[in-house]
Amino acid sequence: MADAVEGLRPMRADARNNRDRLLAAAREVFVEKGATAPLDEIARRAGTGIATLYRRFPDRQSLMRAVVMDALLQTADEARAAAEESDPFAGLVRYMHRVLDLRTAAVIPALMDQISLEDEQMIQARTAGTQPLQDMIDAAHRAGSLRRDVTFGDIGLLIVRMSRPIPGPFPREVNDSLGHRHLDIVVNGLRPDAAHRAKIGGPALSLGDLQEMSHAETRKRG
Amino acid sequence: MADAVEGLRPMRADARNNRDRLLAAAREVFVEKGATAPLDEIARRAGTGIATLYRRFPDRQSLMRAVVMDALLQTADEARAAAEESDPFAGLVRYMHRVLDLRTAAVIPALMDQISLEDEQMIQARTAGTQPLQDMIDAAHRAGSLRRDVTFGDIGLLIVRMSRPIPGPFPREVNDSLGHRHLDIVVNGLRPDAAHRAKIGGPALSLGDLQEMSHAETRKRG
DNA sequence: ATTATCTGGAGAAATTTTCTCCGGACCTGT
DNA sequence: ACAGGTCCGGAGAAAATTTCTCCAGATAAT
Repeated sequence: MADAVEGLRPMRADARNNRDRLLAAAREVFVEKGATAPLDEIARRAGTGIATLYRRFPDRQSLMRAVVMDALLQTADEARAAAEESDPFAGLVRYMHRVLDLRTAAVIPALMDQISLEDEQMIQARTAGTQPLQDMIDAAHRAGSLRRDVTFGDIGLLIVRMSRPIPGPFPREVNDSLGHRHLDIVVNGLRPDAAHRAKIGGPALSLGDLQEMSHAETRKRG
Repeated sequence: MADAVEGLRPMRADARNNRDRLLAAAREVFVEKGATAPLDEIARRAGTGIATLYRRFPDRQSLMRAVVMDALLQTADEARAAAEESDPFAGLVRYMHRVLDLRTAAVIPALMDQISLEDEQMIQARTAGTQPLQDMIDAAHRAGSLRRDVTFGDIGLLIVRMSRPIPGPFPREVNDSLGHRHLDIVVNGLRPDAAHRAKIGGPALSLGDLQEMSHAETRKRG
């Protein structure tokens, strides 16, 4: 959760712990319900009282800002690490799967038009992530392992699409597993040729599986 | 909007027109804001008063049901039409792009766990769409034009992923265009080999474009 | 052990959303 | 063109949801 403490003196251990839980819960809830999700659900999921949330983040704005900053920093870490790989396409793929797990690519767009990304701190956090990613893309283009007509925006937004949970009857673990599986398919489509065709991971879903799930959901409610 | 009139005697022209506008607006709003979107926004976007909405659809449930039924029927029409094509993979691609335009694949999952899909009428509407799609997939598998490990669930859920608008600073037309572009990439990934590689359509987005857009959005609010 | 710091939940206040009522407008028949 | 029934829109009361504060008690650090 990075160590972005705001105060000057070190926080007490329990306070720090609660802050981290709140940020993690907020990321999940914002991803699932959008930027207007009720704050008390975030507190509940973090296992704290609502007052603890308000104490740490005086208003919604400040919570959203912290969530985005946290997400940007984690994403930047992954980008830097992935850029170390010798094969740039492999680095790209690793980056995409990791970011999918972090859900940073789902939460950032969800909050993006609610907060300003223009101050110094934000710009720096953004650049820290975008630069290594752009470098990997350029390198993959040069190496001929990435389709020339695939751009930075495509990579970024495809991760967003794979990251957002599909609403409906899917349990969270199924949703996650499908995200990676579909990312595998996308990755395949990013290749300029068939030479590197990879296996698509995770369990596949048949028509029957889908129907069974939606039926189970109906029964649960009924 | 199909001609699913519920009453026994034919509706008056203005009433019928308003009903159609409401259904179309509801589809858009539910896609953008989810199943709990305020109903008066739907009325506003349809250009009718809120009372007209309540008159036609006594409660949220009944509106959601009508939206889903409408979407299922339109989807089934597309599936049947696409299944006519001689090349099953081409049919699949056409189907996916058309469904993307209709936004049916975005609205159905959004409402899916709010309404029952189990009554006779719903089951029939569902089957009408799933059967031709399953047939196309099977035919493409036999023809060797679709990866063997890609299933019904993959196709359906990938359309859902491409259909949902990306939240953030993207104008609607950009969002739509990117949906088709990314679907092109996905389609490429569905191929078993490079023989049929297609061009990826629509304008690409660079890192600079993305930054400019989010900046413009910030300014608009600021 | 002491003390400064942190916690949780109850509940008042504010905001948002739902849903009804009815005067008046608008189609459709003749 | 007119009569008759059908349909419309918006105001606003009622209900539901969400925000945000207060403070007695619990907890961590020295």
